[in-house]
Amino acid sequence: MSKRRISIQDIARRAGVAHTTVSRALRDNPSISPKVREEIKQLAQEMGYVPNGIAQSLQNQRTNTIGVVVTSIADPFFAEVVEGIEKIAQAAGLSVLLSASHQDVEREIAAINNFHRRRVDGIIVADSHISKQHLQQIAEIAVPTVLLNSQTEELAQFQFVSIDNLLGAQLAVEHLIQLKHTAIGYIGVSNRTRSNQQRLEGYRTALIAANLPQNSDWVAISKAEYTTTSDVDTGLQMLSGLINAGVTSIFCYNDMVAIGALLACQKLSISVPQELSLVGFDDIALARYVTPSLTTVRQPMLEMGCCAAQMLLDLLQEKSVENRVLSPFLVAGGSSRQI
Amino acid sequence: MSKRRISIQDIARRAGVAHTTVSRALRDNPSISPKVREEIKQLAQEMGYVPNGIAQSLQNQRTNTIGVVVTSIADPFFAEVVEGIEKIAQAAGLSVLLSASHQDVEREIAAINNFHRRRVDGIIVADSHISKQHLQQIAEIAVPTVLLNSQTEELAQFQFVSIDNLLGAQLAVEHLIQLKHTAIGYIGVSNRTRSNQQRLEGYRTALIAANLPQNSDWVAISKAEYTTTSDVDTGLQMLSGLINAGVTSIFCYNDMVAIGALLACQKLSISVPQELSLVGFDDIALARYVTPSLTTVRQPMLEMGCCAAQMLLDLLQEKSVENRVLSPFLVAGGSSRQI
DNA sequence: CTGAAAGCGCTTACAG
DNA sequence: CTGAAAGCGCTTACAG
Repeated sequence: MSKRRISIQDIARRAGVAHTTVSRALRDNPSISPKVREEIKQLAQEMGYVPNGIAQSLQNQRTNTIGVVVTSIADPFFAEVVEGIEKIAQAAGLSVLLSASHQDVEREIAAINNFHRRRVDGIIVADSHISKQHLQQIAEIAVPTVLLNSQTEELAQFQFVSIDNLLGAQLAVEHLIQLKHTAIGYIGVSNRTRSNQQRLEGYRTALIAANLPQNSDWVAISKAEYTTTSDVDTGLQMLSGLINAGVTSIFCYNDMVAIGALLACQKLSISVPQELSLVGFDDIALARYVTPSLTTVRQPMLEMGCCAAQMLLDLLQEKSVENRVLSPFLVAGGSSRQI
Repeated sequence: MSKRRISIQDIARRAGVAHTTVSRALRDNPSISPKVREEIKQLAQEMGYVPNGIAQSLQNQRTNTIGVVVTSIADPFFAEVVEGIEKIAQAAGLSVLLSASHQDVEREIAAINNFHRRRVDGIIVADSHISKQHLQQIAEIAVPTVLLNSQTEELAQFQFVSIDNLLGAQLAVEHLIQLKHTAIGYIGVSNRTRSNQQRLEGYRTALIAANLPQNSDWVAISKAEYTTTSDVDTGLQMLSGLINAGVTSIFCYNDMVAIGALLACQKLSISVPQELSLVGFDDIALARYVTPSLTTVRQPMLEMGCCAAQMLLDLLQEKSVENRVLSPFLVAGGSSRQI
């Protein structure tokens, strides 16, 4: 906080009143006479008074702050989510403390505990990897919490907003089926257990519903650790295996994986969509700018952030809150075509 | 802060000591006997005590928090910058309050004032648009502040880290000159006054140094307002004008503009780099994934964030701090080739 | 080695 | 309409 700042005490001395009167005047308490009130406000202005929010927080038992944990800030998905959260929070007069977990449970917990110490009013955790044992620990902090696309089974104690991964995967695969593809592959990532599992399940469900064959060689799940480029690498590395197994189209866990696959195709001179159709997931900005643009399943990232923030606001006002499972939809791009 | 949490008072009562003893024990004050200290720590643990950071902040006159203002969180450039800032801050035990200004001076100022109220220990402002009159006002808050790629002339009172735009532009244009281009255009954006001006100047300097012609029809500066897609739109819209004016290559204000230009080329069936060479600026992840990949001038975004955060840390420890002007460098991609 | 006191800067019943 | 008191939860000289 650097050098000493002026306080209501300082103003009180100059005005010849009690500091408590200053406090009331500044907060427009009607019991203070208009004359005194104006004088004090004037004085406060002149003296460059800025209320100490920390002292107010201590007294009011409210910090007007929410804590947000994401896997990575630079990840385009989370960047958009945070943008949405901040927008709603700012409009409601709340500030956002932001922390990155880098998919490390320990760091995720550390961030949450840090928020707890700082007495944030609420917490949003995106892509949470907290395991059951830890959940116990976290539950004790009793701060309103909203999970966004949680990677763990939501225990009843937390609110959540998430995307319908099963539906999304089905939309993707059904799209390929409509385009007459019968040899459809899936490239996934194991480090996002739950959503990967759900998308894989949606993939299988769609194939079964269409009476199409499944082949274990058509499914590749990367075991790579999460980094900024790991998903692209996954696409790059897994592509040839599926091609060799004879697929004519691939549903990818997300757009970054799809872009990796696309890059691999360029290297191998496989033309997309002529020789191979590709479908991604997320609809990050990138998806529109690669060539060909990606067919993908859109998650409304900004809206999901807004929604999580709004749920948290409602929780803070003790309104009743309903969990939300948002429906994704298909965005047709240039990376898929009829066989 | 929701329900009442346990305090050192609660622990003190249970332990039969003064709360001040609890405070000391918990902070490993050597004057407390080992026995008592352990008992208290044990008790605190059992009771699930979590120190109230707000109260500590008030007492210590230090919040261990820094405030960060960026134009937009979802912008890939700032997302990386914030990632770097958060990384350094987290390692130093500081938390990050994040706010988006959307290039609105009023919101930028509001964010800074909000940080002031909250008594952050330091502030980082990226892409600041504060005008001189406002600077006055901001200067009064007397919080250690670091500007990152400021769009206003730095007054001596603030520390800063920035990129050498002049050099970057020269590198870009010299690259095109080396490739035998003689009709070289520039597409810029007016809403980032200073960096646009500097890049334009670097462009001109390079042309003059090489004795190449300049043509006012070869330079297009968009007046669009800043949005998530405005830079891409700029590239999209400005391209044809320059093509008609006969350029064989274009240096773009940044990668998003270059990608817009690239998309326009695709629409107009102009092949890049065969018929037109394109050079961007920034080297955002996107640049590597479009086709062809972009030749661009790399700003080390992550490092710039880290650097700004480190400078702020040094300021907080009252170390002497030197402003930094980082040098960008050319990254050759597939979007440029010899004429 | 431990406690009582003062104080960080505010807010809000409670008196007058 | 205004002030003195108490308190939010902590820390740290100052006594003992």
